[in-house]
Amino acid sequence: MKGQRTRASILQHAVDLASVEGLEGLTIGRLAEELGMSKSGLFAHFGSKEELQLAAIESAGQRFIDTVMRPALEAPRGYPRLVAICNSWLDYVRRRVFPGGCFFAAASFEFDGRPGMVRDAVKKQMDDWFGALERAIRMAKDEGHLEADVDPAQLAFELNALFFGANFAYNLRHDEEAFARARRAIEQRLESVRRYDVPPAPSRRAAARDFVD
Amino acid sequence: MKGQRTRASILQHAVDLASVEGLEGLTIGRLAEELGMSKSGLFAHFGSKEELQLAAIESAGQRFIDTVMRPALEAPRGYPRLVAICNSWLDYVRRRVFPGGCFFAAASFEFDGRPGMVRDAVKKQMDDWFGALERAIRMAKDEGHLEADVDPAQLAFELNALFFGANFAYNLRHDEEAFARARRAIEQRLESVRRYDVPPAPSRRAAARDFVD
DNA sequence: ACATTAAACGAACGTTCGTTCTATTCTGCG
DNA sequence: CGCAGAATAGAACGAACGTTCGTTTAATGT
Repeated sequence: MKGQRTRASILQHAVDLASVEGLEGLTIGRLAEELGMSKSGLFAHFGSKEELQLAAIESAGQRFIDTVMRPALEAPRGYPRLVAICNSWLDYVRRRVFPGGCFFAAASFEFDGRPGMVRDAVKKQMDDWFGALERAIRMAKDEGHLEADVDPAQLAFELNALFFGANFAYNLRHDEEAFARARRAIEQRLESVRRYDVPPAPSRRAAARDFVD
Repeated sequence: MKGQRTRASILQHAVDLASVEGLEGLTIGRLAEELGMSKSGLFAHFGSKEELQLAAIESAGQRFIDTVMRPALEAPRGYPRLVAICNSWLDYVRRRVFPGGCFFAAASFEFDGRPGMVRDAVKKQMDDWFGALERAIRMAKDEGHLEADVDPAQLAFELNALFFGANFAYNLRHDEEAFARARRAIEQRLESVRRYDVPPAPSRRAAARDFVD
């Protein structure tokens, strides 16, 4: 019972720390010190560093779903939801949901060249993320909000690239315009494949209004 | 004299190793072992790990210039050169100029959340890279190859995002279509701001022909 | 309240980290 | 050839790493 609670609070800190120092730079000693507990006591919750890393990835994934995807999924399916996901993603970096920037962008570039279970777990999270993104795009097509010849995988690739690009420009280069640039690019890209002659549906808004701050 | 040579060969290995393990995961003991020399002998060339990291960044920057920028700068200035840079960049990842993918993408995401000289050095490399990219875009504008209202910083942001996105998709997700996707997106983006009524210049080619494999 | 189980501790393990010495070997120049 | 100086090796340092152990504290169920 109590173990569950401490484990959860350990993971919260672990995820925050890893987003700054990296999953490999995440160290048991430092984590224990910051939490005011012993190395061995903390260690017992996981059994190995790798298990801690895997649990941290899982926890970060949950936080991402809660703070980025869940709110965006409340927007009506189709074009509005797709735009909501984009805005939600950019906001998630600006709001510093992870103090070191996007946890998964960092983890991806840290483990993209090494084998192992950690790398596999990171890859799975990204596959899931792309799956969700492509699903939102496909829905927008099905709703008749996007041109029929749109390739969901292609568009998801481009949107994700712009997200990561914004994360990079904001965190490393301290480019305050990073989000404005990303939003501009995303809006232009989405508008280029948007259908306005929605077959049976009524509701429609001015394009730029979707991209609120 | 001899020191210069060994130092250079150390840095070659260091850069390769760091592109896989990260600049922090780059360890003096392992590097020395792989090179068949003693830790202390290797260490003496740099004086500290941070100096080794800084030298590795410098060396990686030189390799990038030699293998990516220099060849592309032989294309005629303007639109062709801009396209050449894009193709050269994508090729640089596919050819595995750095065995762990783009050295600077990895370093950027590793150090984007920490202070220090290493982070500053990475940032400087990226600033230089963006400077070169924006310069190529501005030249294309000056040559009358791009619309006059093109914002070089905005376009550079988008191109870089697509580059990093391709690097990510290829190395982590093993997406064989990553380069095709990036090229498609880049071509579409560049075509959208391309001018065909070049004022005084004669030479012109079919758009898609620039994007050769 | 007490017995049982879970949770956290503190000390120590062997290893590797970056770093500092001193001693030895090699190299290039007069 | 010989000698100065550079280059490398080797041993050792304290600190931190992940991990294991036996013990003590705290929570739980009855």
